[in-house]
Formats: sequence, structure tokens, C-alpha cells
Amino acid sequence: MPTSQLFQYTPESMRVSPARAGGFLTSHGQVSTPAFMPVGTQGTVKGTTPAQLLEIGPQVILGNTYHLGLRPGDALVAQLGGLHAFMGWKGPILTDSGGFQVFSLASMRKITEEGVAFRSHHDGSSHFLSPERSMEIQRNLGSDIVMALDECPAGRMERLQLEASMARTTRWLKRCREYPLAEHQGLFAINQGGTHLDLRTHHLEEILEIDAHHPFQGFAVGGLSVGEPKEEMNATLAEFVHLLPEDRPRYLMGVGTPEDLLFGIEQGVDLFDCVLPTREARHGRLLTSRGRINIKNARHRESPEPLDPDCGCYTCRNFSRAYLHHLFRVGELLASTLNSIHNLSYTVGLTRAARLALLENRFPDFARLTRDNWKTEEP
RNA sequence: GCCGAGAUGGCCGAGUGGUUAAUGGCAGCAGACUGUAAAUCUGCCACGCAACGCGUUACGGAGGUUCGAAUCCUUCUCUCGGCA
Repeated sequence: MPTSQLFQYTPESMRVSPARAGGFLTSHGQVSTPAFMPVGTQGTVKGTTPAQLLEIGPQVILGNTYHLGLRPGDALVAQLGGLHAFMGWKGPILTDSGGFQVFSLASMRKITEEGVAFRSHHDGSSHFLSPERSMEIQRNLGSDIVMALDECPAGRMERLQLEASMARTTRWLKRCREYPLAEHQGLFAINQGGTHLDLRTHHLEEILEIDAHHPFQGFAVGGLSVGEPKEEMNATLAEFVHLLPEDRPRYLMGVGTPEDLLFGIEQGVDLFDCVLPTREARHGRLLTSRGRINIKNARHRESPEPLDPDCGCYTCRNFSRAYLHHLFRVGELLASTLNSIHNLSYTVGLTRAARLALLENRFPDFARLTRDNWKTEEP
């Protein structure tokens, strides 16, 4: 079954804000939105087993083209039955194209019209990622949602440079669209333009020209949360997201914090992904309905309380802050696991709760209450 | 008892006459992290202040040499190894 178009639960005419609930089908299950997608770059959502992930309940998880193409290699993954089978995850998978690595590994790559020449971060060996190669890797991985290869420019890139980068991203997008993917795979286009509304809209027009001949299954907003001021990111989202086609999923890439998710949903974003919940979990920074806590802080040493009394995750059901504090202080692996389970549960749960509130027509109240609660934990 | 080695800030451990309140590491106290080169990285970490500066104690104890000592000398105490 091919990844299909968005179907909406709340028609535009019945909505009081751009925020919306929706969903679409993939061959590995339905995706209900808004949804937060945990990142599993190297074929694992760091710190969790698929069974634990199943309980957390994400709609989709991510894998990465650059990383998996390098190790263990997409051909091997294909030989072993594809990424779903390889990593033991039966639900939908989205693979990022390697576009973000063009940004994050900037010191180890060179961009040309043909593609991106990378030095492997493992051993320095040379590799070339073209739009076609990115598609080939993602086809081999067998993900349900394939991301177009883009150039993710740094947040403070000069306008002129940004325009050149975007033009190339558009040309790459055409090549990605022309590449034959597997029957079940859907391709998402990525919009760039930094925090310039005119560049964003211009790029969107170019994307929609391609879309008119050969439709994309979704649209992503890329190039945000990459160093630009938060106010500029929010202004851009507020001005731009509602311009994206209504009838297909909108994906805000690399975002983020609970605050950002709520704001994004309010602007009409359907999908999010971010490494923050798992990375911060590994670093002892935990999200709760009452704000953030740092479990390594001495003040939690003797606390019998759960992390978040309003959370029903495995970690909060079974362990005290004192225990989590202890595990972190002694450097036990279980600290990462329990913390990751919680942060992911919180983040996935936030988008799920938002969806429910949207379906029940009480989203504005939900958003206000959620924000008020965040202020209670730490002064 | 003799011979040898050594005693440094909470711990381990550099430093052997002067940019030394004293390298590092650990522990401790905080912070950062947004399509993962991140189980990572950063700051603080003797005491007292009218504190981006000043003062006071500090390298086992006591005494000495020197303009100046954690660093050299004497002695005491203790620790470790070897021989009796």
C-alpha cells in the first residue's frame, strides 16, 4: 500500500486556528497527526528497545541515509530484508536524506552540483551522496517516507548564498522526484529559505511546479532550528506553514522542545522529529508536565517522587527520582534507557494529547493549560 | 634494629629554588544540547572580603639556608619495600 494522502478530521472551515488533526496511511500502518517522530539515526532509537518503543507509541520513527549508507551499508540492510526487519520495528519509518549532515558535517564535505562529497566521520574515507544515491539508499532501506536530498543551510547564512543553495536544492529535488522509488514509498519535498518569508514562498512555488507533474506525499519545512534566533523561527512558522498545501502532511524538521511542538501545532504542523528528547535524556535533562528537571542535581538525591506525577510511562510508574538520580550518578546504562523512555513518552504524549484536544475541539484550552503547567516545576 | 623509597589541596597524582593558590584525572556543584561525529561538551571547585580586584592561610611537624622554598639542609613523626 503506497503512502497516501492526508485525510483531515477537522475541515478547514471548522477550525479556529491553523492547528489540525489528520492522518495518512503507509504500508506499515496509519500515521495519526500531529505526531512526534523519535530519531533512530543508526537503526536504533538510542537507549530503547523496539518493545519499549512500542509501549511509548510513536506513529513513525526515523532512520538516517548518511549513517546507514555508511554502516552497515544499504545493500546489506536490503539483503537482510530492509530496515524494518533489520531493526525489528514493524511500524512506519521515515528516513532522512543526509541533507542535515550537509549542515552538521560541514567541515567534512564539499558540495557540487552533482551532489555532496563526504569524508566519513568514522574513518575519513571518501563517499559521494548525490540525490540519486540518497534515493537509492532510502529505497534499499525500504522506509515508508523518503526525504528528498536537500542542502540544509546554516541559520545565519547570507541571503545571496542562501538563494544559490536553494536553487540547487530545487534542482536536486527534481532529480529525487524522477528517481524510481519502491511502490510503498512516499517522497516528501523539503522547503528551505531560512527565516526569509519571500525565499520560502518562492521555493515553495518551485516545489509546487514539480508537484503539479509528479506529486509529493508530503512537505517539510527544513533549515530551522539551526542557529537562528527563536523569535525569527517562530515568526517564519507563523507566516509560512499555513501556505503549505492543506491536503498533505506538513513536517517541521528537527524540532524540538515541548514549547516548539505546541507552537508548531498551532501553526498547522503535522509531523515533527528531534533528537532532543533522547539526547537530553542521556544527559539527565528530563521533560515533565510541570517543566524541566535535571535529574543529576543534588536536590533529587532523596526524592521518593516520580519524575512526573502526571506521566504514565514505564519510568514514572516504577521508579523514584532518587533512583533515577542514583543511576545517573553512577553512570549506569539503565539511566539512559529509563530517561529516554520518559522523555520520548512525554514528547510523543504531548502531540497525542494535542491531537485529542483538536479532535474534541478544546485545543486552545489544552495549549493554555499545558503552558501554565510548565511554569510550576522550577522557578 | 639496619638499608632504601616516600609524605602535595576531599581522593589519586604532576611539579624539584622564582610567570605556583600550585598541571592532570576522579569526586563534588551547576549549565548547554532542536532532520545525532553527542552515554557529549562547558563553567566553577582553599578561606575571607566594600570580589573581573585585594587579603589570609597552604604542599606531614619543627627549625634553618636564600632577596625568594612544595622544591635545598637539619631534625622529628608517620607510611611502604627489603634485610635481620
